[in-house]
Amino acid sequence: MPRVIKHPELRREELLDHAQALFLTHGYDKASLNDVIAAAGVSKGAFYHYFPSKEALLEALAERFAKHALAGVQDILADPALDPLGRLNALLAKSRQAKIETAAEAWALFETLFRPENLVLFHRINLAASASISPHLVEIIRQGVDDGTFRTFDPEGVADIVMQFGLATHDVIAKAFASGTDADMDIAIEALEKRVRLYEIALDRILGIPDGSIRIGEPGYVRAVMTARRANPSASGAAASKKSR
Amino acid sequence: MPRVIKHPELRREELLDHAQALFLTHGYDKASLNDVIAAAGVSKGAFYHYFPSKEALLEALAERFAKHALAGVQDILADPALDPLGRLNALLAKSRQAKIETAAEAWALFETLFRPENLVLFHRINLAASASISPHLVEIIRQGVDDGTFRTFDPEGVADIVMQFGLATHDVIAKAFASGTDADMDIAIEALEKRVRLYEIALDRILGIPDGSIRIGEPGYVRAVMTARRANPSASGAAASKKSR
DNA sequence: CTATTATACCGACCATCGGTCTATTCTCAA
DNA sequence: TTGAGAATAGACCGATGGTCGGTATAATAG
Repeated sequence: MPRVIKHPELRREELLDHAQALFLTHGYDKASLNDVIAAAGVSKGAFYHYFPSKEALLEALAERFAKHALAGVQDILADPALDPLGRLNALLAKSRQAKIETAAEAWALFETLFRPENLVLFHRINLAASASISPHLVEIIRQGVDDGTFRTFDPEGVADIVMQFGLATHDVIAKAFASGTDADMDIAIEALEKRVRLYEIALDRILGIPDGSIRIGEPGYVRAVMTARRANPSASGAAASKKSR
Repeated sequence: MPRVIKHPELRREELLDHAQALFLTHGYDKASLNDVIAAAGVSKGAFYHYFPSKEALLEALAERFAKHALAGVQDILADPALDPLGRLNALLAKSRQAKIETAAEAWALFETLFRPENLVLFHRINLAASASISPHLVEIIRQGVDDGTFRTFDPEGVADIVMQFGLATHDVIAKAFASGTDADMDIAIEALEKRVRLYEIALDRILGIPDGSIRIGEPGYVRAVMTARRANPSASGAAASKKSR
């Protein structure tokens, strides 16, 4: 193979891009390192120059997702015009939106992320996102408890429950996505929408505030995001060669 | 090796036993098939006579856990003396107890199940248990909604949240278990106990019933189970040979 | 008590995996 | 111009999950 030298950061991002595409389409376990380097058009030596292991690749991928998920959160935290409830709502909306949209950079990715074999990857992403967002969430809840807006004895616990909701939806969507037909898509969307409503109310009640106080996203939000993505599948990245496995 | 022929069901159970011990001590990924068959004193051919793949072994293991978790639930469902709340409490207590005690058949198993590398195994078990218990949970909640005891528009969603709680505890415990010292153990137990209290109240509020109505286990229950196990480590199963890896 | 078939089991073998290592080529500062 | 180090290639390695042809035992029939 001819030797091509690129800017290190570019190459690293390229590797991450191809890894993301392959992990999402085949799952972390089934997508082999050889597949990744083949897709990226790079030798093994080059790969191990950038990453110490395949596991590290997964980690880096999760971090990249998390970093994206955290973007913009600072503004919300600093906004003096927001009370605890407003701040919580804004953070939740931001977090959920960032997670969905990051994961759904292309429709194909979004669809495959919810396949059962991607549970590990999804969990990693969720964990990484939680790690970066959770402390802020705890702080906001604590503020709300202090000024009497919220009513709970365990802010960390509530934050965990909130972050957990993302994971809970995985099975719901995975099930409905199973066949991939339009009808099943509709079912999936409805189920997810309903589930979001329940999470909002659950959170309201856990925090001891009136039903409807928490708004993760407007009704129809899930459908809007998902159908928009579907209409515009955009670039899916690597043209992974078909294999029989 | 001399050929030993055993009753098929016995051999299958034996394989599951050794797989359970090894998966829990080394994690699903790190415990190789060769380790399992070596521990069971069986050839590769024999193993593949009983299971189509290593993955199937994990599946079968999860099912066995789930089956155990479901034991006794029938009595609760049939008991005419219980109202929806009582039934829900009984089922929750049963479910959680069964899960903890099944997983904790020996202290060592309990401790290792919460190691990060066992997340997949834990998730499988949780999923399998959910699949068998969840329908009953939904039915009970629905009964409660019908007779006005509970207040929710999405019984399946609530059931999912309930089953999700088990998964949420994994990270909490895993973190505190990290070092393995007595002090960290105490922290883990306290954290878990506090978390259980929160889940109870969260469930109360989600269902629109007074705080304290739901009882997953008495205060001190977690500590009782865990310290009891510790004092009596019992049989850990296969004497897996040390390896450096 | 044989003969036959079905089942339980063995272990050598295989492709592939993640990972290592040495050699080569490129870049760029001195 | 040169030399050090970064970037890349690809042959190679042990281990892994899985396959396959064969063998021993159990079950059944005659």
